Amino acid sequence: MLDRKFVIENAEAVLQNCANRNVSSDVGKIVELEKQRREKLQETEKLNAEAKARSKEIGQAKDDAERESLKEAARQLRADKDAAQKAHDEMDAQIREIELTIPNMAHPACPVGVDDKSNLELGHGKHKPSEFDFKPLDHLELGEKHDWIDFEGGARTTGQGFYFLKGDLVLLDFALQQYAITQLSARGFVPTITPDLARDSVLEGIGFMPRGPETQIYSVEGMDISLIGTAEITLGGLYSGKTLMDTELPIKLCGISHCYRTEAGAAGRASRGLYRVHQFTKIEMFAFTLPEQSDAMHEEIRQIECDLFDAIGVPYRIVDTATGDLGGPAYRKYDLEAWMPGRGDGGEYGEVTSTSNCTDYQARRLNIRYKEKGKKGTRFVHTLNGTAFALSRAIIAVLENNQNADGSVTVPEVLRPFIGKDVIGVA
RNA sequence: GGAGAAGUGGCUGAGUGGUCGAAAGCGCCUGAUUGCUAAUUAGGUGUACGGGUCAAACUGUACCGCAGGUUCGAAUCCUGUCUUCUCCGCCA
Repeated sequence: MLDRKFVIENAEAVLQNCANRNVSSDVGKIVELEKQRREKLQETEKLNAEAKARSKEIGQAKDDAERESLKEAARQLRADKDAAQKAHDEMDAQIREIELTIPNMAHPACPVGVDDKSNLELGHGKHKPSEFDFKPLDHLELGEKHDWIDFEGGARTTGQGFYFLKGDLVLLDFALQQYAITQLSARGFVPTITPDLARDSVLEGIGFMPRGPETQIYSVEGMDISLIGTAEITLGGLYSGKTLMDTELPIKLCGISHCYRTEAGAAGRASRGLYRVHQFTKIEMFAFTLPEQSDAMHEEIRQIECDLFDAIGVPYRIVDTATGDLGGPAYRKYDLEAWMPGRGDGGEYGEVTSTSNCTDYQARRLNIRYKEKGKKGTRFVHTLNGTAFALSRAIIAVLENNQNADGSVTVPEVLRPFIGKDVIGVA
Protein backbone atom coordinates (compact mmCIF):
# COMPACT_ATOMS: atom_id res chain seq x y z
CA MET A 1 0.00 0.00 0.00
CA LEU A 2 1.18 3.48 -0.80
CA ASP A 3 0.82 6.45 1.48
CA ARG A 4 -2.53 8.05 0.85
CA LYS A 5 -1.19 11.55 0.83
CA PHE A 6 1.47 10.51 -1.64
CA VAL A 7 -1.16 9.07 -3.98
CA ILE A 8 -3.23 12.25 -3.85
CA GLU A 9 -0.27 14.52 -4.41
CA ASN A 10 1.29 12.37 -7.14
CA ALA A 11 -1.78 11.00 -8.83
CA GLU A 12 -0.27 11.22 -12.29
CA ALA A 13 2.94 9.44 -11.42
CA VAL A 14 0.95 6.76 -9.62
CA LEU A 15 -1.28 6.31 -12.63
CA GLN A 16 1.72 6.06 -14.96
CA ASN A 17 3.25 3.49 -12.65
CA CYS A 18 0.05 1.45 -12.77
CA ALA A 19 0.22 1.50 -16.54
CA ASN A 20 3.87 0.43 -16.50
CA ARG A 21 2.94 -2.45 -14.28
CA ASN A 22 -0.04 -3.46 -16.32
CA VAL A 23 -2.41 -2.85 -13.42
CA SER A 24 -5.54 -0.76 -13.54
CA SER A 25 -6.47 1.18 -10.43
CA ASP A 26 -8.96 3.98 -10.16
CA VAL A 27 -6.55 6.58 -8.87
CA GLY A 28 -8.75 9.46 -9.94
CA LYS A 29 -11.57 8.19 -7.79
CA ILE A 30 -9.35 8.13 -4.74
CA VAL A 31 -8.44 11.76 -5.20
CA GLU A 32 -12.07 12.71 -5.41
CA LEU A 33 -13.25 10.48 -2.57
CA GLU A 34 -10.48 11.57 -0.26
CA LYS A 35 -11.49 15.18 -0.58
CA GLN A 36 -15.03 14.32 0.38
CA ARG A 37 -13.85 12.06 3.16
CA ARG A 38 -11.87 14.84 4.79
CA GLU A 39 -14.83 17.14 4.75
CA LYS A 40 -16.94 14.43 6.33
CA LEU A 41 -14.27 13.78 8.90
CA GLN A 42 -14.24 17.37 10.01
CA GLU A 43 -17.99 17.44 10.21
CA THR A 44 -17.94 14.27 12.30
CA GLU A 45 -15.34 15.59 14.67
CA LYS A 46 -17.14 18.85 15.13
CA LEU A 47 -20.39 17.12 16.00
CA ASN A 48 -18.63 14.76 18.31
CA ALA A 49 -16.87 17.57 20.15
CA GLU A 50 -20.21 19.31 20.56
CA ALA A 51 -21.87 16.15 21.90
CA LYS A 52 -19.04 15.59 24.33
CA ALA A 53 -19.34 19.13 25.63
CA ARG A 54 -23.07 18.65 26.28
CA SER A 55 -22.45 15.35 28.02
CA LYS A 56 -19.94 16.94 30.34
CA GLU A 57 -22.44 19.59 31.34
CA ILE A 58 -24.93 16.92 32.39
CA GLY A 59 -22.77 16.03 35.34
CA GLN A 60 -23.07 19.57 36.66
CA ALA A 61 -26.72 20.17 35.82
CA LYS A 62 -28.64 22.17 38.40
CA ASP A 63 -31.84 20.16 38.29
CA ASP A 64 -33.61 17.34 36.53
CA ALA A 65 -35.25 19.56 33.95
CA GLU A 66 -31.94 20.97 32.82
CA ARG A 67 -30.41 17.51 32.88
CA GLU A 68 -33.12 16.09 30.65
CA SER A 69 -32.86 18.88 28.14
CA LEU A 70 -29.12 18.47 27.95
CA LYS A 71 -29.53 14.74 27.52
CA GLU A 72 -31.87 15.27 24.62
CA ALA A 73 -29.48 17.70 22.98
CA ALA A 74 -26.58 15.30 23.39
CA ARG A 75 -28.62 12.42 22.07
CA GLN A 76 -29.43 14.37 18.94
CA LEU A 77 -25.85 15.48 18.39
CA ARG A 78 -24.65 11.94 18.88
CA ALA A 79 -27.15 10.68 16.31
CA ASP A 80 -25.99 13.29 13.80
CA LYS A 81 -22.41 12.39 14.50
CA ASP A 82 -23.10 8.69 13.99
CA ALA A 83 -24.66 9.41 10.63
CA ALA A 84 -21.71 11.53 9.54
CA GLN A 85 -19.32 8.92 10.86
CA LYS A 86 -21.03 6.20 8.91
CA ALA A 87 -20.82 8.19 5.70
CA HIS A 88 -17.16 8.85 6.39
CA ASP A 89 -16.40 5.20 7.10
CA GLU A 90 -18.05 4.11 3.90
CA MET A 91 -15.90 6.49 1.88
CA ASP A 92 -12.84 5.38 3.77
CA ALA A 93 -13.57 1.74 3.01
CA GLN A 94 -14.04 2.54 -0.68
CA ILE A 95 -10.74 4.38 -0.76
CA ARG A 96 -8.98 1.57 0.99
CA GLU A 97 -10.36 -0.95 -1.44
CA ILE A 98 -8.83 0.98 -4.31
CA GLU A 99 -5.63 1.59 -2.36
CA LEU A 100 -5.11 -2.14 -2.00
CA THR A 101 -5.07 -2.53 -5.76
CA ILE A 102 -2.39 0.10 -6.31
CA PRO A 103 1.06 -1.48 -6.70
CA ASN A 104 4.23 -0.11 -5.20
CA MET A 105 6.13 2.53 -7.13
CA ALA A 106 9.05 1.18 -9.16
CA HIS A 107 12.74 1.96 -8.89
CA PRO A 108 13.70 4.57 -11.50
CA ALA A 109 16.27 2.19 -12.98
CA CYS A 110 13.77 -0.61 -13.27
CA PRO A 111 13.23 -1.64 -16.90
CA VAL A 112 9.82 -0.53 -18.09
CA GLY A 113 7.64 -3.07 -19.85
CA VAL A 114 4.36 -4.81 -19.34
CA ASP A 115 5.69 -8.36 -19.03
CA ASP A 116 8.80 -10.50 -18.57
CA LYS A 117 9.90 -9.95 -22.17
CA SER A 118 11.28 -6.61 -21.05
CA ASN A 119 13.36 -8.12 -18.27
CA LEU A 120 16.94 -6.96 -18.45
CA GLU A 121 19.90 -9.30 -18.20
CA LEU A 122 22.44 -7.77 -15.84
CA GLY A 123 25.20 -10.36 -15.85
CA HIS A 124 26.26 -13.92 -15.38
CA GLY A 125 27.68 -16.07 -12.62
CA LYS A 126 31.21 -17.37 -12.26
CA HIS A 127 30.55 -20.60 -14.08
CA LYS A 128 29.78 -21.16 -17.73
CA PRO A 129 27.32 -23.87 -18.81
CA SER A 130 29.20 -27.16 -19.08
CA GLU A 131 29.94 -28.74 -22.43
CA PHE A 132 28.94 -32.34 -21.91
CA ASP A 133 30.56 -34.95 -24.10
CA PHE A 134 27.48 -37.08 -23.56
CA LYS A 135 23.80 -36.41 -23.70
CA PRO A 136 22.89 -34.96 -20.31
CA LEU A 137 19.82 -36.30 -18.53
CA ASP A 138 17.27 -34.11 -16.89
CA HIS A 139 16.79 -34.31 -13.15
CA LEU A 140 13.75 -36.55 -13.48
CA GLU A 141 15.66 -39.12 -15.49
CA LEU A 142 18.47 -38.93 -12.97
CA GLY A 143 15.96 -39.22 -10.15
CA GLU A 144 14.33 -42.23 -11.69
CA LYS A 145 17.62 -43.92 -12.37
CA HIS A 146 18.64 -43.74 -8.72
CA ASP A 147 15.20 -43.97 -7.14
CA TRP A 148 15.57 -40.46 -5.72
CA ILE A 149 12.26 -38.93 -6.66
CA ASP A 150 8.86 -40.61 -6.60
CA PHE A 151 6.11 -38.54 -8.14
CA GLU A 152 3.87 -41.53 -8.65
CA GLY A 153 3.88 -42.25 -4.95
CA GLY A 154 3.28 -38.58 -4.25
CA ALA A 155 0.26 -38.55 -6.52
CA ARG A 156 -1.09 -41.72 -4.92
CA THR A 157 -0.81 -40.46 -1.37
CA THR A 158 -1.46 -36.77 -1.80
CA GLY A 159 -2.10 -35.66 -5.32
CA GLN A 160 -0.58 -34.57 -8.56
CA GLY A 161 2.46 -32.38 -8.03
CA PHE A 162 3.50 -33.97 -4.76
CA TYR A 163 6.51 -36.20 -4.46
CA PHE A 164 8.72 -38.25 -2.22
CA LEU A 165 12.42 -37.50 -2.04
CA LYS A 166 14.59 -40.46 -1.21
CA GLY A 167 18.10 -41.66 -0.55
CA ASP A 168 21.07 -39.48 -1.35
CA LEU A 169 18.84 -36.76 -2.71
CA VAL A 170 17.62 -36.20 0.82
CA LEU A 171 21.23 -35.78 1.89
CA LEU A 172 21.70 -33.28 -0.92
CA ASP A 173 18.57 -31.43 0.10
CA PHE A 174 19.75 -31.14 3.69
CA ALA A 175 23.26 -30.25 2.60
CA LEU A 176 21.98 -27.32 0.57
CA GLN A 177 19.92 -26.17 3.53
CA GLN A 178 22.81 -26.52 5.94
CA TYR A 179 25.21 -24.76 3.65
CA ALA A 180 22.84 -21.86 3.11
CA ILE A 181 22.07 -21.51 6.80
CA THR A 182 25.76 -21.61 7.67
CA GLN A 183 26.63 -18.96 5.10
CA LEU A 184 23.75 -16.67 5.96
CA SER A 185 24.33 -17.03 9.63
CA ALA A 186 27.93 -15.92 9.10
CA ARG A 187 26.61 -12.84 7.31
CA GLY A 188 24.35 -11.80 10.12
CA PHE A 189 21.09 -13.43 9.08
CA VAL A 190 19.61 -15.09 12.15
CA PRO A 191 18.42 -18.61 11.38
CA THR A 192 14.69 -18.72 12.00
CA ILE A 193 12.32 -21.62 11.68
CA THR A 194 8.90 -20.15 11.11
CA PRO A 195 5.39 -21.54 11.29
CA ASP A 196 4.22 -23.09 8.02
CA LEU A 197 0.83 -21.48 8.48
CA ALA A 198 -0.11 -17.85 8.92
CA ARG A 199 -3.16 -15.71 9.52
CA ASP A 200 -4.95 -14.52 6.42
CA SER A 201 -4.44 -10.94 7.59
CA VAL A 202 -0.68 -11.46 7.46
CA LEU A 203 -0.91 -13.01 4.01
CA GLU A 204 -2.81 -9.97 2.84
CA GLY A 205 -0.32 -7.64 4.44
CA ILE A 206 2.53 -9.25 2.55
CA GLY A 207 0.52 -9.02 -0.65
CA PHE A 208 -0.96 -12.48 -1.11
CA MET A 209 -4.59 -13.30 -1.67
CA PRO A 210 -5.42 -16.05 0.84
CA ARG A 211 -8.75 -16.99 -0.70
CA GLY A 212 -10.69 -16.61 -3.88
CA PRO A 213 -10.46 -18.05 -7.37
CA GLU A 214 -7.04 -16.58 -8.13
CA THR A 215 -5.37 -17.69 -4.94
CA GLN A 216 -2.10 -19.56 -4.95
CA ILE A 217 -2.54 -20.52 -1.35
CA TYR A 218 -4.00 -23.49 0.49
CA SER A 219 -6.30 -22.30 3.22
CA VAL A 220 -7.56 -24.17 6.24
CA GLU A 221 -11.29 -24.69 6.29
CA GLY A 222 -13.14 -22.98 9.10
CA MET A 223 -10.12 -21.02 10.27
CA ASP A 224 -8.63 -17.77 9.07
CA ILE A 225 -5.20 -19.28 8.54
CA SER A 226 -3.46 -20.63 5.46
CA LEU A 227 -0.42 -22.66 4.53
CA ILE A 228 2.34 -20.25 3.60
CA GLY A 229 3.69 -19.99 0.07
CA THR A 230 7.00 -18.67 1.37
CA ALA A 231 8.60 -17.77 4.69
CA GLU A 232 8.45 -14.17 3.52
CA ILE A 233 4.90 -14.24 4.82
CA THR A 234 5.67 -15.35 8.35
CA LEU A 235 8.91 -13.39 8.62
CA GLY A 236 7.18 -10.21 7.49
CA GLY A 237 4.33 -10.90 9.88
CA LEU A 238 6.75 -11.40 12.75
CA TYR A 239 6.79 -7.71 13.65
CA SER A 240 3.36 -6.73 12.38
CA GLY A 241 1.87 -3.97 14.49
CA LYS A 242 5.19 -3.29 16.19
CA THR A 243 7.23 -0.14 16.50
CA LEU A 244 10.94 -0.93 16.45
CA MET A 245 13.80 1.29 17.57
CA ASP A 246 16.03 2.60 14.78
CA THR A 247 19.03 1.16 16.61
CA GLU A 248 17.62 -2.36 16.17
CA LEU A 249 17.69 -2.03 12.39
CA PRO A 250 18.54 -3.62 10.13
CA ILE A 251 17.07 -6.90 11.31
CA LYS A 252 18.26 -9.74 9.09
CA LEU A 253 16.58 -13.12 9.24
CA CYS A 254 17.24 -16.43 7.52
CA GLY A 255 13.91 -18.20 7.34
CA ILE A 256 13.52 -21.93 7.05
CA SER A 257 10.11 -23.20 6.10
CA HIS A 258 8.06 -25.36 3.85
CA CYS A 259 6.24 -23.61 1.06
CA TYR A 260 2.87 -24.67 -0.29
CA ARG A 261 1.46 -23.44 -3.56
CA THR A 262 -1.63 -24.50 -5.40
CA GLU A 263 -0.17 -23.38 -8.71
CA ALA A 264 -3.70 -22.77 -9.89
CA GLY A 265 -3.79 -21.68 -13.49
CA ALA A 266 -0.24 -22.90 -14.04
CA ALA A 267 -1.38 -26.07 -15.80
CA GLY A 268 -0.53 -24.74 -19.24
CA ARG A 269 2.96 -23.88 -18.08
CA ALA A 270 3.39 -27.19 -16.34
CA SER A 271 6.98 -28.20 -16.16
CA ARG A 272 8.59 -31.52 -15.72
CA GLY A 273 9.62 -32.79 -12.36
CA LEU A 274 10.56 -30.64 -9.43
CA TYR A 275 10.39 -27.32 -11.23
CA ARG A 276 6.82 -26.50 -10.29
CA VAL A 277 5.52 -28.44 -7.32
CA HIS A 278 2.96 -27.93 -4.59
CA GLN A 279 5.35 -28.26 -1.69
CA PHE A 280 9.01 -27.50 -1.22
CA THR A 281 11.44 -26.30 1.39
CA LYS A 282 12.97 -22.88 1.14
CA ILE A 283 15.75 -21.01 2.86
CA GLU A 284 14.76 -17.39 2.65
CA MET A 285 16.44 -14.13 3.51
CA PHE A 286 14.35 -11.35 4.97
CA ALA A 287 15.36 -7.91 6.20
CA PHE A 288 13.72 -5.02 7.97
CA THR A 289 15.71 -1.84 7.35
CA LEU A 290 15.68 1.90 7.63
CA PRO A 291 14.43 3.48 4.41
CA GLU A 292 17.90 4.73 3.53
CA GLN A 293 19.37 1.25 3.99
CA SER A 294 17.11 -0.72 1.70
CA ASP A 295 18.83 -0.16 -1.65
CA ALA A 296 22.16 -1.31 -0.24
CA MET A 297 20.51 -4.24 1.49
CA HIS A 298 18.93 -5.26 -1.77
CA GLU A 299 22.34 -5.36 -3.45
CA GLU A 300 23.73 -7.28 -0.49
CA ILE A 301 21.04 -9.94 -0.74
CA ARG A 302 21.49 -10.24 -4.48
CA GLN A 303 25.23 -10.67 -3.98
CA ILE A 304 24.65 -13.42 -1.43
CA GLU A 305 22.41 -15.23 -3.87
CA CYS A 306 25.15 -15.01 -6.48
CA ASP A 307 27.76 -16.23 -4.03
CA LEU A 308 25.64 -19.21 -3.04
CA PHE A 309 25.06 -20.34 -6.60
CA ASP A 310 28.68 -19.69 -7.56
CA ALA A 311 29.69 -21.82 -4.61
CA ILE A 312 27.67 -24.82 -5.75
CA GLY A 313 28.98 -24.54 -9.29
CA VAL A 314 25.75 -23.59 -10.98
CA PRO A 315 25.82 -21.27 -13.99
CA TYR A 316 23.21 -18.54 -13.91
CA ARG A 317 22.28 -15.13 -15.18
CA ILE A 318 21.01 -12.15 -13.23
CA VAL A 319 17.85 -10.48 -14.36
CA ASP A 320 16.46 -7.06 -13.48
CA THR A 321 12.72 -7.61 -13.54
CA ALA A 322 10.60 -5.34 -15.70
CA THR A 323 7.82 -3.23 -14.21
CA GLY A 324 5.03 -5.41 -15.56
CA ASP A 325 6.48 -8.51 -13.93
CA LEU A 326 7.17 -7.09 -10.48
CA GLY A 327 3.94 -8.04 -8.78
CA GLY A 328 2.28 -5.67 -6.32
CA PRO A 329 4.70 -5.09 -3.43
CA ALA A 330 8.10 -4.93 -5.14
CA TYR A 331 9.90 -1.68 -5.83
CA ARG A 332 12.64 -3.56 -7.58
CA LYS A 333 13.26 -7.24 -8.13
CA TYR A 334 16.24 -9.27 -9.25
CA ASP A 335 15.94 -12.90 -10.29
CA LEU A 336 18.68 -15.45 -10.64
CA GLU A 337 18.01 -17.86 -13.45
CA ALA A 338 20.07 -21.02 -13.28
CA TRP A 339 21.19 -22.93 -16.29
CA MET A 340 19.33 -26.22 -16.40
CA PRO A 341 20.84 -28.54 -19.04
CA GLY A 342 17.85 -30.88 -18.94
CA ARG A 343 15.28 -28.21 -19.52
CA GLY A 344 13.81 -27.69 -22.98
CA ASP A 345 15.90 -28.70 -25.96
CA GLY A 346 19.52 -28.60 -24.95
CA GLY A 347 19.03 -26.59 -21.79
CA GLU A 348 17.33 -23.41 -20.70
CA TYR A 349 17.57 -20.90 -17.92
CA GLY A 350 15.03 -21.33 -15.14
CA GLU A 351 14.28 -19.04 -12.22
CA VAL A 352 15.85 -20.21 -8.98
CA THR A 353 15.89 -17.12 -6.79
CA SER A 354 14.16 -13.81 -6.56
CA THR A 355 14.93 -10.86 -4.34
CA SER A 356 12.67 -7.88 -3.88
CA ASN A 357 12.94 -4.55 -2.19
CA CYS A 358 9.38 -3.82 -1.12
CA THR A 359 10.26 -0.47 0.50
CA ASP A 360 7.46 0.50 2.88
CA TYR A 361 4.68 -1.15 0.88
CA GLN A 362 4.33 -4.23 3.06
CA ALA A 363 5.28 -2.37 6.24
CA ARG A 364 2.40 0.04 5.76
CA ARG A 365 -0.08 -2.79 5.34
CA LEU A 366 1.38 -4.70 8.27
CA ASN A 367 1.90 -1.55 10.32
CA ILE A 368 5.58 -2.06 11.10
CA ARG A 369 7.20 1.19 12.16
CA TYR A 370 10.38 2.40 13.71
CA LYS A 371 11.17 5.25 16.00
CA GLU A 372 14.29 7.35 16.10
CA LYS A 373 15.47 8.14 19.57
CA GLY A 374 14.85 11.78 20.43
CA LYS A 375 12.67 12.36 17.37
CA LYS A 376 8.96 12.83 17.32
CA GLY A 377 6.76 10.41 15.46
CA THR A 378 7.47 7.16 13.66
CA ARG A 379 8.14 6.00 10.12
CA PHE A 380 7.55 2.76 8.31
CA VAL A 381 10.42 0.33 7.94
CA HIS A 382 11.45 -1.11 4.61
CA THR A 383 11.17 -4.83 3.99
CA LEU A 384 13.20 -6.99 1.65
CA ASN A 385 13.21 -10.66 0.83
CA GLY A 386 15.33 -12.97 -1.22
CA THR A 387 15.66 -16.65 -1.90
CA ALA A 388 18.77 -18.41 -0.72
CA PHE A 389 17.87 -21.90 -1.86
CA ALA A 390 14.47 -23.11 -2.91
CA LEU A 391 14.91 -26.81 -2.55
CA SER A 392 13.55 -28.52 -5.53
CA ARG A 393 14.82 -25.93 -7.98
CA ALA A 394 18.29 -25.74 -6.48
CA ILE A 395 18.33 -29.53 -6.57
CA ILE A 396 17.47 -29.50 -10.24
CA ALA A 397 20.35 -27.14 -10.91
CA VAL A 398 22.87 -29.18 -8.94
CA LEU A 399 21.84 -32.52 -10.40
CA GLU A 400 21.73 -31.43 -14.01
CA ASN A 401 24.89 -29.34 -14.00
CA ASN A 402 27.07 -31.76 -12.09
CA GLN A 403 26.09 -35.03 -13.71
CA ASN A 404 28.59 -37.42 -15.13
CA ALA A 405 28.42 -39.72 -18.15
CA ASP A 406 27.56 -42.71 -15.96
CA GLY A 407 24.61 -40.92 -14.39
CA SER A 408 26.35 -40.19 -11.13
CA VAL A 409 26.46 -36.67 -9.78
CA THR A 410 29.54 -34.96 -8.44
CA VAL A 411 28.78 -33.23 -5.16
CA PRO A 412 29.87 -29.58 -5.12
CA GLU A 413 32.83 -29.25 -2.85
CA VAL A 414 31.17 -26.94 -0.34
CA LEU A 415 28.40 -29.48 0.20
CA ARG A 416 30.65 -32.47 0.76
CA PRO A 417 31.12 -31.90 4.49
CA PHE A 418 27.36 -32.10 4.92
CA ILE A 419 26.91 -35.18 2.75
CA GLY A 420 30.03 -37.13 3.46
CA LYS A 421 30.43 -38.19 -0.15
CA ASP A 422 32.15 -36.73 -3.20
CA VAL A 423 29.80 -38.36 -5.64
CA ILE A 424 26.24 -39.59 -5.33
CA GLY A 425 24.41 -42.02 -7.56
CA VAL A 426 27.36 -44.29 -8.13
CA ALA A 427 26.19 -47.64 -9.44
C1' G B 1 -10.22 -30.13 24.22
C1' G B 2 -12.33 -28.65 29.55
C1' A B 3 -12.19 -25.12 33.92
C1' G B 4 -10.51 -20.63 35.89
C1' A B 5 -7.65 -15.71 35.96
C1' A B 6 -5.72 -11.68 33.44
C1' G B 7 -4.77 -8.11 29.30
C1' U B 8 -3.95 -0.07 31.11
C1' G B 9 1.42 4.61 28.47
C1' G B 10 8.89 2.40 27.21
C1' C B 11 8.43 -0.70 31.97
C1' U B 12 6.03 -1.63 36.97
C1' G B 13 1.28 -0.52 38.44
C1' A B 14 -3.43 2.50 40.31
C1' G B 15 -8.03 3.45 38.49
C1' U B 16 -15.35 -0.16 38.71
C1' G B 17 -19.79 5.03 34.83
C1' G B 18 -18.64 11.76 34.12
C1' U B 19 -13.77 16.68 35.44
C1' C B 20 -9.07 10.09 32.79
C1' G B 21 -4.71 10.49 27.71
C1' A B 22 -5.32 8.25 32.33
C1' A B 23 -2.30 8.46 39.67
C1' A B 24 2.34 6.89 41.43
C1' G B 25 7.07 4.86 40.76
C1' C B 26 10.93 3.54 37.33
C1' G B 27 13.23 4.83 32.85
C1' C B 28 14.25 8.80 29.44
C1' C B 29 14.95 14.29 28.05
C1' U B 30 15.91 19.52 29.56
C1' G B 31 17.47 23.08 33.30
C1' A B 32 19.48 24.13 38.28
C1' U B 33 22.91 22.66 41.96
C1' U B 34 27.13 19.88 44.27
C1' G B 35 34.40 19.65 41.63
C1' C B 36 34.40 14.58 40.71
C1' U B 37 31.52 7.75 36.20
C1' A B 38 26.79 9.75 41.10
C1' A B 39 23.31 12.46 44.38
C1' U B 40 19.51 16.31 45.00
C1' U B 41 15.88 19.35 42.67
C1' A B 42 12.33 21.78 39.00
C1' G B 43 10.02 20.85 34.60
C1' G B 44 9.10 17.83 30.49
C1' U B 45 8.37 13.02 28.29
C1' G B 46 2.84 8.30 23.74
C1' U B 47 0.89 7.27 18.85
C1' A B 48 -2.27 8.02 14.60
C1' C B 49 -5.24 11.10 11.64
C1' G B 50 -6.99 16.27 10.80
C1' G B 51 -6.64 21.94 11.41
C1' G B 52 -2.89 25.62 11.80
C1' U B 53 2.33 27.63 10.58
C1' C B 54 7.68 28.86 5.98
C1' A B 55 8.65 25.82 10.15
C1' A B 56 7.12 25.83 15.10
C1' A B 57 3.90 27.25 18.87
C1' C B 58 -0.96 26.00 19.21
C1' U B 59 -5.36 23.12 18.35
C1' G B 60 -9.45 19.04 17.12
C1' U B 61 -10.57 13.78 17.08
C1' A B 62 -9.39 8.79 18.13
C1' C B 63 -6.69 5.13 20.92
C1' C B 64 -6.63 1.68 28.27
C1' G B 65 -5.60 -6.25 23.61
C1' C B 66 -9.29 -6.23 19.31
C1' A B 67 -14.55 -5.87 17.54
C1' G B 68 -19.43 -4.85 18.71
C1' G B 69 -23.37 -3.36 22.42
C1' U B 70 -25.79 -0.54 26.66
C1' U B 71 -25.75 4.85 28.09
C1' C B 72 -26.47 11.77 27.32
C1' G B 73 -21.51 9.87 28.73
C1' A B 74 -17.33 3.69 29.08
C1' A B 75 -10.51 2.17 30.73
C1' U B 76 -14.69 1.25 34.06
C1' C B 77 -21.04 -2.39 32.56
C1' C B 78 -22.55 -6.41 28.65
C1' U B 79 -21.34 -9.79 24.36
C1' G B 80 -17.94 -11.86 21.07
C1' U B 81 -12.92 -12.52 19.80
C1' C B 82 -7.57 -12.82 20.24
C1' U B 83 -3.47 -13.37 23.45
C1' U B 84 -1.12 -14.73 28.09
C1' C B 85 -0.98 -17.45 32.75
C1' U B 86 -2.73 -21.56 36.10
C1' C B 87 -5.12 -26.33 36.70
C1' C B 88 -7.17 -30.83 34.25
C1' G B 89 -7.24 -33.99 29.94
C1' C B 90 -4.62 -35.61 25.57
C1' C B 91 -0.28 -36.13 22.91
C1' A B 92 4.92 -35.93 19.28
